[in-house]
Amino acid sequence: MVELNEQELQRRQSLDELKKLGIDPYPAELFEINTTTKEIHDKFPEDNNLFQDVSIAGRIMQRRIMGAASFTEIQDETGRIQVYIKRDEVCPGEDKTLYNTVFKKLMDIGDIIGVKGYVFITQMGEVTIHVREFKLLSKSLKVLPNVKEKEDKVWDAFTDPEQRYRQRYLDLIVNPKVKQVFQKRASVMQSMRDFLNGKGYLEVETPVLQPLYGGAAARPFKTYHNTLDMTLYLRIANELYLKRLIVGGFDGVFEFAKDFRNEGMDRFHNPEFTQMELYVAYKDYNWMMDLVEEMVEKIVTDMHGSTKIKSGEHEIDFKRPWKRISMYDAIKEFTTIDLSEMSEEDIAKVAKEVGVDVDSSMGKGKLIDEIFGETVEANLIQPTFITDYPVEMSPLAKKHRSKEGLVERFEAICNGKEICNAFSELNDPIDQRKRFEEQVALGKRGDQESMVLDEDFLRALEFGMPPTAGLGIGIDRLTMILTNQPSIQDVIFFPQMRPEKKAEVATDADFIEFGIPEAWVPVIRKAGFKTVEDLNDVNPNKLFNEMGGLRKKMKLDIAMPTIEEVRGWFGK
RNA sequence: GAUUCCGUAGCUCAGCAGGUAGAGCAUAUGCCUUUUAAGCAUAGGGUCCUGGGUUCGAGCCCCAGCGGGAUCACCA
Repeated sequence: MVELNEQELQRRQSLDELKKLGIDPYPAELFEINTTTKEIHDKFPEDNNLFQDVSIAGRIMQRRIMGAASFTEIQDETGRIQVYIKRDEVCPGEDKTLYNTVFKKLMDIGDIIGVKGYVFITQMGEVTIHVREFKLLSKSLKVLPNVKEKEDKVWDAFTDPEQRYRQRYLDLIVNPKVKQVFQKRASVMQSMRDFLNGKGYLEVETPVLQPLYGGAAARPFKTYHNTLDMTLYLRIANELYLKRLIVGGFDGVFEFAKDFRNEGMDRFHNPEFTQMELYVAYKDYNWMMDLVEEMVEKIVTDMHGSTKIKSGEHEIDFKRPWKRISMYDAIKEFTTIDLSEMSEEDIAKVAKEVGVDVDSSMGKGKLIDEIFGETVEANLIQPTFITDYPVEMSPLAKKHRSKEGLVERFEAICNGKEICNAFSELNDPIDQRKRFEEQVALGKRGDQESMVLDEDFLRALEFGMPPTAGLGIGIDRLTMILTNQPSIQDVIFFPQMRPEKKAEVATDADFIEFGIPEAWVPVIRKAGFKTVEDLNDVNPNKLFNEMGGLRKKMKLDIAMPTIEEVRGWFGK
């Protein structure tokens, strides 16, 4: 039970009055819709004979009432349109209640209504629906943030990130551009799915709850299954399951997977995020680079009609082919240092020089990765493939066909961030076991993100997995770039946040139990008493005085209890 | 986790030497037959995030906490 503010109380009163007039503020039956605001705006100016019998619904976002005529703006999924309501038209007879009372007094910004009428253009030149009849479809009891906007100017924008993310519904109502971001996100996934289906790959689903977590270097969330009496982990990746399916004989499988990583949060990291992983048999990482280019280029073109997009102050062009450069060459290009022949010791020295915090848990691969992150990654704005990673940091990738100490792996970097990660998958079960064992050793050295050994996965490989190319592509990050959003929270509907703190509040019944007459409960709340304990701490005389003051202030028409009665409440 | 900034009306934000808490929009009431963020007039609306402290007196100063943003660290 939360205290209501003045405007919320007014709306509840309106609700009661509507019911008294026989109007159901939440009617059950459907309201037929035969067009959208967007369709009207698109087509009406071309052909004024259209839309002479529309039925449309939406949320009231703006009202301008002038005597016997009113202008209202309603908003549906596609946009807004002005609606003109004239008293004598919606109330043709003597009884003007529907207009004077129901529409003017009892309806508010935020209510959802359905209207029927015809489209015309006002003297001011605005496409408007002339209403023949209207119907309340849902009464709104809370006040919307009132954002005013005209063309590009916005007044009183609703921008507080906390409120926007916690109450995303509000954000979507008042910030139409937010809706577009999520529509684009859906189109990215749609476009990617179409592309993969077009190639004949099978969309599959694999477990989110896993007894062993694997396929990536990250700390997991841990949970527990009662019946099995065992620990389960929320997946950090689905890689090992998809490869089992390749062993099983599917030649191309993919999954849009929610993954969960128990790591820090910032504008690039949410504890749960979406990744598309793809595995294709009889291919290698060179082939996969071609596929990624082709796929992303298609997605961008589907979305923007061009391969170029704006991201922050940069323009990024996804047109094929993208630059391909090996990790060592990239580091050499940006630092002039050649790490390819250096020992772990020397590399650690270089790492310190470029500003990496080196500690004993870091192996050679990790050091190189850190140097790369420090010196190269942020400088890669145009899509670039970085290839051929050190074997130590890629325990699931196949050894390079010709370069000692490296694996056949690539990442695509764009706008200074990794957008995908792929390799020629390791299918040698003996080598895979050795790599896992090295990971276990790293874990003992203190690396909390090292991988664990998955015996069943090894058993699968021992039956034989075809040479396979694998890919993981981050949907959230890709969406951020393609929609030009600076934070991952802007491309996830409900980003993870701390729970909203709820003040301890006693119920009405608790107060009545205490002895407060029901009519006085709102007064007690108004006086700032949240719990019965708060009341116990107060001097009865002071409470009595406050009640009198508030009774006057709140203009309440209820009898004042005597001071003895008030004291009596505390006698128990 | 570290550093730093922020938290005032339904919304956006002011506020000062530490002295009765302000504006715009929204809301209510009255008037007005077509307005383009705002028709005119009047009115109501506040636990100034929470809890302590300093003070005659705290929205403001001090301490602690809660929530959020930004940057950094880890990770995608």
